[in-house]
Amino acid sequence: MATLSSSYTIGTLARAAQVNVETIRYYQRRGLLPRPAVVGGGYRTYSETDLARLRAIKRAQHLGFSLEEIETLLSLNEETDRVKARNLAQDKVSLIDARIVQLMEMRNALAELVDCCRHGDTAAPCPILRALSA
Amino acid sequence: MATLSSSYTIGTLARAAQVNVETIRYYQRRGLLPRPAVVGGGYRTYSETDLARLRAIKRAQHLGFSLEEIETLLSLNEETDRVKARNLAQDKVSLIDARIVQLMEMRNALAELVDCCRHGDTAAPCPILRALSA
DNA sequence: CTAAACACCGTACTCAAGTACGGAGTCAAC
DNA sequence: GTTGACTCCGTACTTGAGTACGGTGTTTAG
Repeated sequence: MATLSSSYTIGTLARAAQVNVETIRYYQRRGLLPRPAVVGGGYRTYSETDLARLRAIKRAQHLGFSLEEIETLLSLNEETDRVKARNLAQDKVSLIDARIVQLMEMRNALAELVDCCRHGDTAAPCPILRALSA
Repeated sequence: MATLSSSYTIGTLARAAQVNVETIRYYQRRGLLPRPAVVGGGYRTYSETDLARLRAIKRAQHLGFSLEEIETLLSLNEETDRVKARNLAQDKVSLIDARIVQLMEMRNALAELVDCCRHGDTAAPCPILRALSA
């Protein structure tokens, strides 16, 4: 019943999507997830559609998209907006590439200092600290 | 006179270090940069030492350290704290490595979708959007 | 029938590294 | 001798993605 029930409270939806209840409310405030109509005593009822959307958000996050970008992505039409989606994705790839290059530069500079510290003159002052202040 | 003067106001120091005045004040509030004594009419006077420290902070930032870590690093002794400095640097290298791996996973997944979108059946629904919602 | 668990909502707080604002005092140039 | 640029300081705002809190109403299990 957990994964195939068609109706959720916010709590069961949160557990099903592996997300915090507050996160769902936050997405609603952002307009990323609809606030379903209240039924009966003032509780909102969620559907499989809401669960699917939460999962799509998580997948997009794992691909590196921000919530704002995800809002755009999820508003696109699968049939007619292929180019838009592809452009968004391609831009993101470029951005990630740039970030990777930057991180690799950091990493290499730092690793060299560590090496230098490990194999250099043990009596000399720390090469890492010297590199910072020189 | 710009780079070799030994006395600065906060504004000239900021220009010399290529940093915003507010950033200097922020570092002072954080305790990362000392607040020099006021002289004369209530203005603080900065020295080459302050400029050197600002530059060290920027270098450390470029290597990926946070201000909190930089505070620790800059409190270390070049002679006696080699091992501590090296451990901090090595930990940072590992962290950067992990982040790079994560970004490469994103990048590859995303690039594959883009490729799929570019060379796949142009009549079919967008593979990127389908990947999100499926 | 009542106590625990849950839901509702608005508001405020978190982290990091700043940036911006506002009011008051000071210094230099014309 | 005043205008404009600069400094002082505390406080508040920014971004992104949530998390936490507080008060009130509801549902469910025993």
